[in-house]
Amino acid sequence: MPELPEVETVVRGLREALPGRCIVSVRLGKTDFIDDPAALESDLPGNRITGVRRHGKFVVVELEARAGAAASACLLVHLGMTGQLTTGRADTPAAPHTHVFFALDDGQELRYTDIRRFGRMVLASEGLRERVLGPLGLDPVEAGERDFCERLRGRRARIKALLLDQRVFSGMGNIYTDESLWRARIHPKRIAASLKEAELARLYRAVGDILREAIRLRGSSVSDYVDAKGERGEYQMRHRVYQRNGRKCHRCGALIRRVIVAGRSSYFCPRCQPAPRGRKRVRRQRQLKIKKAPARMKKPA
DNA sequence: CTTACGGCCTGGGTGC
DNA sequence: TGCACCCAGGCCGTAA
Repeated sequence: MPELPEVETVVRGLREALPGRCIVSVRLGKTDFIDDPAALESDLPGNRITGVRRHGKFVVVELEARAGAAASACLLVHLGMTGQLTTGRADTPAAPHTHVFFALDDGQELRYTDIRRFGRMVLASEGLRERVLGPLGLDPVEAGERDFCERLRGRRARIKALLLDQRVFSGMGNIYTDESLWRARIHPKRIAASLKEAELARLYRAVGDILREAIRLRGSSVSDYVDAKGERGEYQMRHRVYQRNGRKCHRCGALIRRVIVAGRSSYFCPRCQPAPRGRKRVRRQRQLKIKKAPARMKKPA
């Protein structure tokens, strides 16, 4: 499951192979994850790659501005759950589920492999690029503490939902939100607005430290993830809660539990990350006594 | 507007 | 051996 550290690792690998290369030809297999497959085939050959960047969980392959073009285009790739971008010699056999082949001018080939095809690929003009990447939130690795906390303060949603929301922060997925919340000792169901300043600060530190450490270890390979050279990451060895249901908490020894939060499996330590106060009972009592809540002030338009 | 939730896409793994 | 089912992440529509 490529999240920020995995995508960052892929990008760093691609950066060693792609800049300066020219795309010679494009060959496509299944194309239902590509916005406009015909455009890839017709417009990409002849383009030179100038750089590779990460934006949230997107890989951005920068293309040289062509003569006469107002602005340079780029290839946006989202790896979804099982997407892989790898480079290697063009004459090596392709892995199963490889659906895009970009032949390069040095005999190498950039390939996109995706078992589930939950990924996305789009050749984007300046405007389209802005439409896709523009809504993405703060990069949690680059964010300062002030900006990070500002994004959460006062929000009434569960903290886990906000960490996963790519418009709030871009790059976090299920693994790193759970790991970060465990390290910060915050239950995934906590309402963001209920977090004390010390908890927000702890969360900021936890997120940054964990993502940086995961990048250092080249990401987590829990299922299919491999980097641009086809190698697995090592951060899965450091997971403290993710998919450790029923095993002992590294900090206190209590058994890790799994609950659904924000529609996602969420792993946490019930002792280190105390659940927020339930309100079911209170609400039921109130309903018996007070039939109707007082009408709220309605602001005139 | 904000938030919650269910459905959808696909196919590997699991359990019967 | 086969088969139904679950689940993954992102996105979208709907409802409160």
